[in-house]
Amino acid sequence: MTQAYSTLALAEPLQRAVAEMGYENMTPIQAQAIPVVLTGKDVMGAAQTGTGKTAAFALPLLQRLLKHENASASPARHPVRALVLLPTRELADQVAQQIALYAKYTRLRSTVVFGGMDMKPQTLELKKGVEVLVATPGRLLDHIEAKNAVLGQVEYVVLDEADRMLDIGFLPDLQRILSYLPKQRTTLLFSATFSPEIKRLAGSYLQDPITIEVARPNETASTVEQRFFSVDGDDKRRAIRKILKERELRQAFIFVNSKLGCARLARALERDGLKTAALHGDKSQDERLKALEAFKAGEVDLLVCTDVAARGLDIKDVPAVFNHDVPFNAEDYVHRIGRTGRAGASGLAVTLVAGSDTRLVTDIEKLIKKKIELEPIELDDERPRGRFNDGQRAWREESGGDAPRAPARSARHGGHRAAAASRDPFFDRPYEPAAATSDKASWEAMPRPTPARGSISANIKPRRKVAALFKAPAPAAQA
DNA sequence: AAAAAAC
Repeated sequence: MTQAYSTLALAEPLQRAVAEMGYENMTPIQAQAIPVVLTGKDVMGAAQTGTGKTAAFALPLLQRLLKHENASASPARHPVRALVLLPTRELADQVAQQIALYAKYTRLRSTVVFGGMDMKPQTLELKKGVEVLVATPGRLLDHIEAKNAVLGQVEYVVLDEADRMLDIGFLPDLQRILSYLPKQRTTLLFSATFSPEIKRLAGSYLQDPITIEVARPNETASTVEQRFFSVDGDDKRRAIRKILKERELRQAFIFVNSKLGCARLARALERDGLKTAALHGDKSQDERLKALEAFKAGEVDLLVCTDVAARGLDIKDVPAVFNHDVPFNAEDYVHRIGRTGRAGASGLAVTLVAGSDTRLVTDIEKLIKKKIELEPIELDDERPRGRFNDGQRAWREESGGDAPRAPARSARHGGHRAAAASRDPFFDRPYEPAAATSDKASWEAMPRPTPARGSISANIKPRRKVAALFKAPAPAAQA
């Protein structure tokens, strides 16, 4: 049943690269798609997240470029022969790196262009000539218009995350790009999700295509445990903290629906003492790449992100994904939770459902064709930090300055950042009023309390009573 | 109800 790469008729340089990367057996999508792509036919491919779609199109693509090397009698020495389009910059970067590794022992050149970065180095690479160009749509159009990229010799175009590339937000750019390509070409579409409408639309871009479906489209990976909890407002953050602790999760993606919500949640979790980075489209590209690298390197535990990170990102061993907000599109749910449970690993996906989200949950249920059980969640008691912080913010907005600082933590605890930075469970700290921070640097420099011996729940008051306390304005708000 | 992708 399982088929080894070595049984494929791939050129020696490709075989060598694959072997060096430690690949032995193909995944189902690879075993099915590679022979078909090798024929040069158009393909629409659907397979669950985390099952190796990039290799499924990239390896046979490179093979064809190698084998039909002299097919196009071109004046340029290295015309762009294959174009790979993706919906986010990080994904373009990732796929380009992967393709470069596969092509390492061949003479084929590849590069990537995306926005948020200087045009010049990209232009230089393009002028040198590349056979394989990986890109996001906006920046590619810039390069086309500047005549840096000439696409008249393209033989293959790949739309990765094809349903996203064909949706209304991307379609105009995509159509313009396609108008620069020869009509006679191979088109490859890959995604984990295809709605019936997008499938129909996709059909109009393909000629006599072969459809490859490994399992049902929109199916979630069986390696991901999916849980849905009923929880509202600030309790969501407490729920996240509780589950992180309970399940001893080392790291997690936390998805939110808006950029502002992303920045706010990241800040709040940071104040809770969790090592957090935020990733969304309003950040500079430098910050975006740094956030992702810090997460990959394990320097941050939580990556709070918008749907910019929902698709395709392949980070090894992410143990959990939280949906702090239920996504607006059910397809995005499938992609978000696909950041965990990859390559056969197990993963946990927790979705926090507010009262008004029931319709969105029904949409997800219909799409993934699985019954969803909405569970209650018992929250450990803890002083409502979120409310306190709201008070801080209110104070800042009113006065145009920062709220007064809480007394130095080191004075009360003798703690130090070094202690907090050791990998003791950061969840077991007693409640501390969050100090207002004027900037990142002073926050970083602030001494941290040592982890407490007892648990948060040692000091329990019934939740309702605590809530009642806050019917009166929070103390900090009156400063 | 949003995000993403160009400056």
